[in-house]
Amino acid sequence: MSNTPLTIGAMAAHTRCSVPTIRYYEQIGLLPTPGRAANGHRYYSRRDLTRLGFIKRCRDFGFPIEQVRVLAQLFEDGDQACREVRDQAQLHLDAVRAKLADMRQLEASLELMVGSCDATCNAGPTRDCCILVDLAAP
Amino acid sequence: MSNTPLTIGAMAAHTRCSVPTIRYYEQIGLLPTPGRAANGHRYYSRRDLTRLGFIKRCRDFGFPIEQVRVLAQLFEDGDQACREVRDQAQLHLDAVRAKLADMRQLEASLELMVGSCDATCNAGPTRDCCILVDLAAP
DNA sequence: GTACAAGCTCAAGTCACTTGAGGTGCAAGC
DNA sequence: GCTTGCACCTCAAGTGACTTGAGCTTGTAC
Repeated sequence: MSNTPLTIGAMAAHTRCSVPTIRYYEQIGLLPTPGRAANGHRYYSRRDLTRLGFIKRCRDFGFPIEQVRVLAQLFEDGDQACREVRDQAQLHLDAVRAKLADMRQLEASLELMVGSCDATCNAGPTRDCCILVDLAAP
Repeated sequence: MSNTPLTIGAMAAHTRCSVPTIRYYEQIGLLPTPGRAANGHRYYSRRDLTRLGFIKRCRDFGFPIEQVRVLAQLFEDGDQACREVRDQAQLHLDAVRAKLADMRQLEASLELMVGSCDATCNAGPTRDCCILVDLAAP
């Protein structure tokens, strides 16, 4: 557990973020401005690594950047109310569920389309294709 | 069933596309360049209306623009093989299913997070919040 | 000495639009 | 005659979350 500063490449390797993504997070203020070596290269602390790892996990869970910003803040200041965290998670869960409902509907419709085409179209011309008829409906 | 040309506003009203969206579709070549009245206003034929309606339905079903382009082509040329249409729909269905699988996973994880927080965190400080612990895990 | 990897900056591209600024044309009401 | 309001116009920039590309420097290995 050394305290040696990390290069941007090492940060990327540890978190499975891409190097441009890390620079992007810095640009939008999600990561603090890092120190620079004499040659201009960024260097990062363990603390930066922890924060980036946290951000990456949040993103993997689909939290949008602005929510990640809030969560990272709550993560670094341990004295806030846990309730805030729960609420952000709940908010995101609601959004995910709403999208899920839409997509289930979509899946059913598409399934029906493909199924009907297989059952009735008999490899005919597009003018008779039931999928196109369906898509052209008012 | 008149043949009077339609204004862009009428097209928008009939299809529930927005006016800027129609101009956008023209710009990317999804809609043909319309005629112009003396005052510079676009005017559209019934055929244009049908095409836009078709495009709108495709978009509502979540087909990406490039697939809509293909489908619209197949729709207007009735002599192509129906199989092409079916394959596009199947392709899209596969994409939807893949995303659905991801989102179901996501829902389960978030559900678990929120549930655990409700059960164990007891409105404590963020430093003890099980959601943050989870999000910080490596 | 030179090839290669890793770093740097800045700009533009992705997707499918939306939003905003600023302007014209035309009919109705005062 | 004037103004209000609407529908239309163009062009540019903004959205989210990056990715990609061009063109540069620096450091290390052979």
